[in-house]
Amino acid sequence: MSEQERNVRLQRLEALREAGVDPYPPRTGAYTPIAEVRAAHDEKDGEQLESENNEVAIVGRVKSHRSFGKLVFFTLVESGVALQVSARKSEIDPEIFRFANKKIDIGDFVRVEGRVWRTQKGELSVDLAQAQMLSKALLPLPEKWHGLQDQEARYRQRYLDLLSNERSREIAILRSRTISAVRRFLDERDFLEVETPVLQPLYGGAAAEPFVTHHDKYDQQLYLRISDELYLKRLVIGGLDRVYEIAHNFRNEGISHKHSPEFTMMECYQAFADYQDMMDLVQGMVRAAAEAATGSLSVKWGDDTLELGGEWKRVSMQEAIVEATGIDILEATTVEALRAAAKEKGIGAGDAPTWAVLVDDLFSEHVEPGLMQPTFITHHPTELSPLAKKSPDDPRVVERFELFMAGMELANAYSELNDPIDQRARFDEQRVQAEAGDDEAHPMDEDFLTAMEHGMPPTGGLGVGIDRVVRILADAANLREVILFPHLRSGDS
RNA sequence: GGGCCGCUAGCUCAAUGGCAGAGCAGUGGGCUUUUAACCCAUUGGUUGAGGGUUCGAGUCCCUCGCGGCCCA
Repeated sequence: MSEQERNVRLQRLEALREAGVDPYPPRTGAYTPIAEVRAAHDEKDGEQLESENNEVAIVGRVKSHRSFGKLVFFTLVESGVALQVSARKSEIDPEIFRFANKKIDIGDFVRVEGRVWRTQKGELSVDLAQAQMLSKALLPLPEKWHGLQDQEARYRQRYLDLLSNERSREIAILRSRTISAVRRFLDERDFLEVETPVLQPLYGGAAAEPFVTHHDKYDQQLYLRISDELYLKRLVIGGLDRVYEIAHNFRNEGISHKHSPEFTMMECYQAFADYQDMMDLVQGMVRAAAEAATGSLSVKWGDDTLELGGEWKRVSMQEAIVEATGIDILEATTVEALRAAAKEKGIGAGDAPTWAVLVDDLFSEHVEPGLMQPTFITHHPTELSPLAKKSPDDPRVVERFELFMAGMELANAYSELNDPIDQRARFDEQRVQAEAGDDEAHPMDEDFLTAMEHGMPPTGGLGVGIDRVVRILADAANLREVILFPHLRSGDS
């Protein structure tokens, strides 16, 4: 790395110190946000500004710098809004002009006082009378035309990406607005936001492999949560009838355009509700998020447009798989029978160890990619859903839905299983599946069963993949684009 | 995990196997209306790492690292 420019800047830093100026002062001093300055004066012409003689103080980061010898222009950016500063040698103290002309580098933070005016070219500007360094930058920012293009650098040094690529800044803001909207939506419906353990003695609530860690003082093996489901249900059992958490979960698996090992999931639970109520809830929630983030219920997704208005389609998993493949998963109810049925249709069945995994594979491969517009897939096989209540019409399937959009699963919801006898039986079945080779089978959780035996109300539960919702609302090609600091391999070499 | 592509100055990018370059940024000089300012001059390189082939490798071969795209 070139030390040249850094050394120049270090020399300027030292020069400031020698002149008795702190290059990193503790206080900024009074200032008016640039957005307010612009709002107040953008519409005024030069004559009006001249007559009003408005004195302002602004702060910001130096984005560009142009010197004409006796006249200097530079641009300050603060909170994403830019304003030009001019400095005229004939008008101000020579030392102050020298500071503006020679001491300021691109990337520095400065405070400027002066009059608001318009230049000959009509650019609203602050004509500098006083200036102070607020923070000296030692390293240069990316090039001004093309910004930071290198994908890897954009992820590893996201601060540079945010500074030089407007789109990255927009996505960060869009993500924040999305999460605020979700929180507001639930708060308005009397859900209580809670926090539950990230470090769990036993993982559960989803089908996934966990990260394993260790607490030294207690000599205890712990897992980073794959879900907060079982803790939120304990809270419902404890009388907190409506709870939610916007949680970071961790799954020890590969990375793709739709998977990240660390991701954000909103889970909420509502006593005395069921999966149908959760459909209404998630529909409203995603719409609220879309309105807040994009201002519209028609969301651009690549060459498609996702229509979030109207009633979203509802199809059972059985129907969806029949439609896509001709295979009836409720006719072929063993892994052997299902594999044979697939073979008959000329469809590869892979090496799925169990019927449940094979159903999941068939769905993921043949149905999911085609689910572009918002669609609820309902009534999953019971074996795939150990925490969901069985359907009263057919105990082979459960009261569950997953919401799909843009070929991705966005949400998952159940009428939560609250029968502790059945729950124990389901965990036992999971053990059988684990022994059959399913690495993602749900572990037995005695502590959770004890909680349920004390009495759990009928409950609707919902989980929403926040990163994926943001990705859709941002029309982003990759999940990493909507995660500020995505997981990468270590970069030292 | 597999296939393909990429990694060259702080940034964006060039360079038939034959002297490693440009623009921006930086430095010095000029310039009182620019906003991708302009003009003159100029600094800056372990070409991702390590081997190999060759008179000669950024370029060809091998191994590895990191990233991207596609597939599983």
